[in-house]
Amino acid sequence: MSNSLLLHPLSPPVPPASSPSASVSGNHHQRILSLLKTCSDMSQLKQLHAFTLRTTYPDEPATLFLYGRILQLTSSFSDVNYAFRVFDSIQNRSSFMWNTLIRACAHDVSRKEEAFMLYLKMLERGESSPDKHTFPFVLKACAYIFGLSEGKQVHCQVVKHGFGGDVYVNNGLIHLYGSCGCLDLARKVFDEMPERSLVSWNSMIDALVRVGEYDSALQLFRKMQESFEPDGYTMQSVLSACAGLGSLSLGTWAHAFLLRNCDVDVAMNVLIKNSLIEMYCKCGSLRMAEQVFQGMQKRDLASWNAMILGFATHGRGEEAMDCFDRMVIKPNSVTFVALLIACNHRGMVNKGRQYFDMMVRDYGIEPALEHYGCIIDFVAGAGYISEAIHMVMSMPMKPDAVIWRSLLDACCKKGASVELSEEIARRIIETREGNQSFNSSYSGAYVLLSRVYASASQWNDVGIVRKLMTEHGIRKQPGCSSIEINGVSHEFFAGDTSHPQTKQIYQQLEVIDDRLRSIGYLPDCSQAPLVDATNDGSKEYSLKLHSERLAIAFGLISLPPQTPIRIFKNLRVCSDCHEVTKLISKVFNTEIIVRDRVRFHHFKDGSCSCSDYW
DNA sequence: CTAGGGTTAG
Repeated sequence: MSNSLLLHPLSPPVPPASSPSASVSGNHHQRILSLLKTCSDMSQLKQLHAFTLRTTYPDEPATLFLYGRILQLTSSFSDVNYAFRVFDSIQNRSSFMWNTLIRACAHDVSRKEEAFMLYLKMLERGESSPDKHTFPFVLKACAYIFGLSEGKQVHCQVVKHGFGGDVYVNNGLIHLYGSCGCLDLARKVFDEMPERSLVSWNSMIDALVRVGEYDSALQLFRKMQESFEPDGYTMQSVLSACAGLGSLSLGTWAHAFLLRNCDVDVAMNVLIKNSLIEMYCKCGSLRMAEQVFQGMQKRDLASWNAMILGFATHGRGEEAMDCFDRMVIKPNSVTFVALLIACNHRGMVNKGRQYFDMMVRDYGIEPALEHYGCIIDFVAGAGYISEAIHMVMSMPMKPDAVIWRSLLDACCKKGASVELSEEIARRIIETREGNQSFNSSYSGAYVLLSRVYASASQWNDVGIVRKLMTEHGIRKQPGCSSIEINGVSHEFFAGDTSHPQTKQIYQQLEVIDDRLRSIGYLPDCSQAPLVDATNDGSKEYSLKLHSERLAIAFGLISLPPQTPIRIFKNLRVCSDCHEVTKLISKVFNTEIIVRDRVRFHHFKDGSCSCSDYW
């Protein structure tokens, strides 16, 4: 078939008035159809659209079919505006056309809501009813906007229209419920679907990983292997689960599994390598993370960001910055979050300010809440509290609880006035209004405030805060540290005596303190007053019995000498902890890596629940 | 007569 039509779009005018016979018309449509197949951009498509308009009868089924194709092509060229114009010009739109447009919207970042609106319009108009292709597209759009209530409506329609057994539709439902954090609904769909594909398993495993059910995710992964070979998507989730558990042995196992059981394509995949880097960083093995990173022939932005963040969170600020300097692609806002974290962990206030300015000036990146959060945290932490407050006030967006808490934290440490601390605590508590999601910053505010009162000897106020916590049902989130020994994770809370080897652990703690004293370091943390600021009957333990120290002590007695000790904390690693850790590591000539585990859950209203930004 | 599902870091 020649391409001449495209070069001379106006040359063969066939007026509709010439009443083509059925067979001629069939040929004509066939011809346009084959020309459409050769279309490679919008301008060619527009010519063919114009030609179709001029040379065909609009109501013929064959013509409608052509418009369907045109609509589909328009969408594939991502010109959704034009797709809408084509769509609006057609009278009797088929399900195919509705589906195609809904899909185009679902794929367009700025039109996710429109996809759902279109679906409603489709039901309302009734010119064609939804079919099994409609629902996966709508569900995808719902998942993207975390539209749980919309998704539930669609779920009802699915059942009503009799597509409750369709694999694609059910996969869409699992994905939707998973994205919205509704694990039980996702699970229900998964358990009840009559037939499962690889995607069903992957979506379900992904849903578990998203809510932090890492153990269950890995269990499901093993179960899956009875019927399917894992692919790249599966392994991505598996690696996230290992990272979430912070288990280096599981992570290493997953890496080996990947090399042994997945085809080269999957194992070589940049995305998988990025997951490996992230997993090794989160499991405390920077060495392996670097090895994977070095071995990559191709690196994308995520690879660089993962590596920089790895250095940053391990307190290796200089290497993070070196890595940034070697970066050959344009950094994004995540890169700068990583750099700011690197500066924060090393107390490099001025360097941090430089990066902040560089981001805005040289790269034109708008600072987000997270960037302000980082910089305010360390400006305040370095004692420049009024400057930090000024930054909070001049931020273009509303500060969240995490930012206020950084300020309160600094006030607490730097001995700011009780009035100022009270004011800031009030702001934190205000952010809770209308926000149901749990955020440890709220409980943190109460705990910090009670500490402010305690250090000012305002014991009455300490009592008031404690009472408030009870009244508001706020529980202090206990600090918890874990260490993995021979593939088993041991967890410790502050003052914990439940471990079978408690006696040896506490003896080891004495040894640690003796050694520290012998080098002239009197751990002032052990002299911190016991403040009972909790409302659940538990004691507020002095730093001496903090969970990470118990975990380190256990590590020292369980591991061969000089083996790196990797500790995980559920809350953010604080600078005090770094200080003590550094000393212990020096005295015992052992590398101690303390990593914080962060869980992020994003909600539709833009809030997030997490212990902190890092 | 057409088509469809599952990833990006803090």
